[in-house]
Amino acid sequence: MSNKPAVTDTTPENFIEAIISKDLSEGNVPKVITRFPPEPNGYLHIGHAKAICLNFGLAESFNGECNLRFDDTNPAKENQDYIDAIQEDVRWLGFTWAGNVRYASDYFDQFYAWALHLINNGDAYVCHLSPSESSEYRGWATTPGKDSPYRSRSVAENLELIESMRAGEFDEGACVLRAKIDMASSNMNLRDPILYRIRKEIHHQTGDKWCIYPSYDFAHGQEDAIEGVTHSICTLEFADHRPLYNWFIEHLPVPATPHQYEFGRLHLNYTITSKRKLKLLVDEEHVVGWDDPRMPTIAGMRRRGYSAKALRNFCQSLAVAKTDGIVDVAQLEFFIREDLNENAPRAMCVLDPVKIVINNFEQYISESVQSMTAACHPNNAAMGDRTLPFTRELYIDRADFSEDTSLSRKKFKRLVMGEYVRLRSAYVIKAEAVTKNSDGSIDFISASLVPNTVGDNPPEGIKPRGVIHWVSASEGEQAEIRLYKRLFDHESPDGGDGEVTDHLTPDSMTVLNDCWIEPGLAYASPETAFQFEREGYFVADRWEHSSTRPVFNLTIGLRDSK
RNA sequence: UGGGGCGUCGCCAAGCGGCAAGGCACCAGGUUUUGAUCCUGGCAUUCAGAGGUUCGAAUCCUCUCGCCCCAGCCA
Repeated sequence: MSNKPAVTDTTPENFIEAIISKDLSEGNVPKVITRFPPEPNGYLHIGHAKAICLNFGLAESFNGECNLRFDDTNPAKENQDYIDAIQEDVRWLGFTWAGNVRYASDYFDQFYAWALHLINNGDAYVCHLSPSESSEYRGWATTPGKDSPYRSRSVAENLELIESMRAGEFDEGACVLRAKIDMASSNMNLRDPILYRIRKEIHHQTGDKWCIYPSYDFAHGQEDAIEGVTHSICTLEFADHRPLYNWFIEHLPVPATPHQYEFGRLHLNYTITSKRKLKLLVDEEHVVGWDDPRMPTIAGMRRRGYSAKALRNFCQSLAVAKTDGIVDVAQLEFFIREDLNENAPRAMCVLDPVKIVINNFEQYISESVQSMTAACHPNNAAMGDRTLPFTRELYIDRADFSEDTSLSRKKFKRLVMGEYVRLRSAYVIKAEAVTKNSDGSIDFISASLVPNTVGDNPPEGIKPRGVIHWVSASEGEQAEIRLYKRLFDHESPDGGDGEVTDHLTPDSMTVLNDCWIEPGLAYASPETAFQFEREGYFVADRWEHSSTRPVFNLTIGLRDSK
């Protein structure tokens, strides 16, 4: 019965929720209808995730509906692949739009009829000023514009001209349809804005039906009105367009009166959220496609191993306000780790293997393999156990062994020559000797196990320095691991001088081919997340992982307080 | 210097005249067969600045300073 959002947390109502609550309680709107209106000219990114969560979330909280509508008014930049990808991203994030997918292009006939309506009322005219002339006539912020010489054309002439435009009788750029508002307005958007321009393009939805296309301003508010959208939420840069949005609603016989509200878009440091620049990275092959795990696209983050839940939690943590701040990417990473820590089963993987041979193996273990039992999650028994084969030859990470006996126990909690370390979920071992290759590198380490230390503390006097992970050399499997660093090494790659490509991290991706994973992991389904203990969270690659060629992507490392 | 928007801890942010929430980050301890998790504690006498109104101001008024957006036939 209550109009209050069904939020369970104590997050205070944001200004948009306050407006909606008021509209509902005062009976201004019977039901809340919002919309997420992407242009299909690129993939959705983290900034869109915020908008999606906001619009769909508001609809959910207030028992309303949210439409997915493609704002496809510029066929030159749009295509079907983007439409498909966007729908998949929205669904994956966990949202369901009301009814069918909508398109601005569904309403092109109506828009044209409304253009004629404006012409008939003397509120619009066909203008033959060239783009550069048009720019001159528009004036500058502190200087008013001048009326176009075509501003006084008769209704009849305008009617004839717009029909010629529609019929394809003019070249692109030859003329446009403009609203007759005020060339001296202090709001540049009101200086006779363009309603229709000529674009001889095949439209992905309407084919060759049209060669004139409505501008954003002439389309958006009317789309909202047609769909009965009550609260049209967009980002701050559109605030200057609101008077124009309202002008159309007032001057046209639209079926409803939607209202536009603006909030501050998301900015993340070390990240770019510009579709144009993201497209550049793809086109110039700085990354491998829109869903490259380094991309801040929803598809990229998905492939990186971020869960939809984590992304939603992050978006919910963001303020819906009019301030334009830059969120620390650490805040995003917190929610990624929080989710993975709780839900990712633990496993072991050796990224940089060095062999270790247990010399006294036969002395204590009769079979060639001893099955160890390890919990899938240290704090959640419900996740069950897994079996780890312990064999005479194992791999540990090169970085987990040192011959330097002077290393302090506090600084190096790993295996040191002549000392003890715990093999996770298995024995305590002691490093006895190293055998080296001709180049000085370690060929293998000889070690001995301390009996009766599985699940038990070693005898008095034996103090393992720490716990390290391992994989059976004979039973484990080889895997490819892709390590990632942030794509940009600059806090604001998009700000200041230079190109975003100047700030690309040189080695943002490292492919490791000789990694060893515990058996079973190869059979994980693509997109399954794990915590490789002591290393970080990894995900089986959505496209390239298979049991015959396991491929895991680093999602994010563990917090490291070393 | 036209118009629009905004300035509260390193970052995000609540607060709307009654005496500065919360999250991230960071620091210090504790637990731990992951240098993870978890737990405990610390972290703005001050709200861009200056005046003013008031018993009382981050909240009201005035002025000043700073940042963002607008001159696409992009959205």
